[in-house]
Amino acid sequence: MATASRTRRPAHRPEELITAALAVFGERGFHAASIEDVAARAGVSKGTVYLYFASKDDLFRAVVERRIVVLLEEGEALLAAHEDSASDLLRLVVHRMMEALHREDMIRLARLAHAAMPQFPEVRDFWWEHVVLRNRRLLGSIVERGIAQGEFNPTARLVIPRAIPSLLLHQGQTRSLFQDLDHDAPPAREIIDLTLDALLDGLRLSRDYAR
Amino acid sequence: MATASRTRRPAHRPEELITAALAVFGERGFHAASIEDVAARAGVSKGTVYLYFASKDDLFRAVVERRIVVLLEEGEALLAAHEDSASDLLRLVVHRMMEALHREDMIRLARLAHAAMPQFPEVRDFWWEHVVLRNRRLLGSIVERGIAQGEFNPTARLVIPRAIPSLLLHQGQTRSLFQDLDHDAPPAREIIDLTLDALLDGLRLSRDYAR
DNA sequence: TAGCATACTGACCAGTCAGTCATTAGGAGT
DNA sequence: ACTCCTAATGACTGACTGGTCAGTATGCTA
Repeated sequence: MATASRTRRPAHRPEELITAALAVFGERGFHAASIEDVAARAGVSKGTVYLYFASKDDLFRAVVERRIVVLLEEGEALLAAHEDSASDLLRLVVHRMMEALHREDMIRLARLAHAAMPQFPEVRDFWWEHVVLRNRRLLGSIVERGIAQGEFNPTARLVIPRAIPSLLLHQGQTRSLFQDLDHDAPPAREIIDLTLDALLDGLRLSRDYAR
Repeated sequence: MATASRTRRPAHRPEELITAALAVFGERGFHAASIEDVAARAGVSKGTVYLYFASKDDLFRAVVERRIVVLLEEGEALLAAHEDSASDLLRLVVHRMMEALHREDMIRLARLAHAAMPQFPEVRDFWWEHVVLRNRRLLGSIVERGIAQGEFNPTARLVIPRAIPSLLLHQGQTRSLFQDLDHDAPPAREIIDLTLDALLDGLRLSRDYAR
């Protein structure tokens, strides 16, 4: 009875293990998931996991870092490429974020990370720096452009960078958790668009004086 | 060596255990927290916990139910009592919700529940019915009143009941997780107020025609 | 094709914890 | 003071899992 082919592919293992870990942690939660589950999912034995990651914690940290960084780099590229009105750019960036957050594994990762942060200071620090702050900076840049062009009033500086991520992340969570119960839910895109329209309308420069 | 007074108080135990469990689960997370920790915190032995709750899961369910229901009953009372403009009532309710969500144990419970829902269908069903839906209904009633009085345009029906809870819950999470890193964060109240102002402004009936 | 570095394996260890149950003790009633 | 019901205890069990390591297989190199 030959073992189902014991291949050697050291270059691919870390990525395979991270993919498997994201799936297993996402399904079972960090604590409930066992390293053996992750190994099995990656088609590898338990010991192999410890060849590439120092501990279960270390593996988790790697999952968060490898899967989040990509998202943000993508978003920042848009800022540089776009020249139009800040409102349009904002809508574009929000849509991109929404799409990213609608991948079930991403929204689960966010959920996992939130739950884990109180227990894992390094994950928390990473999330703060590379998710929260980086996001705020991205949105902040767009707002500054909008203010300079006379599109937004100055309160947008406070509102946009904090409200938008909350809306997107929490809407994503609600959707992922209750999809099957929320029968007459309108498309996520519609909710986000209408909310963003209302917000932008309320933050227009003219509104400041109209009141 | 006498045991530190082995008192008998069957009437108070469940409540004491729920309080202890909320604290311990909140600090360590559901899986990492042991029943023995909870028992110790309540000044009781492990076996006693099983006198009142069938299992660890059951205890967790009880914590969620007992601590959340109270919040919502409080909120609904406001709706009945208030007669003024829908905008003012909305502001009032939002402030109350914000205060409730700023109690560290409440925001932790929300975090715990979110993390646990994929693994605990009963918690998920409870949360859907008694948190999400009930909240939407409450906010929905206010919106209807506002539309009837000519304060909001009809898109408010879609926007308010979904956007407000997301804003409040996620802002609360961010605050609780990153408080010590977010040095120049403005007061939570200011963020919420400005966002709500912008939203309501963008949802005013007149805006519908002004565009 | 023989030799060798090393990717990979899986049995094993040590620790943890949910849940049980035989025993102990508080205190109400008499 | 005695009885009795039952709240409370905590040692114990059985199952599980993170992490280790001695040994095995693979495939590159000469």
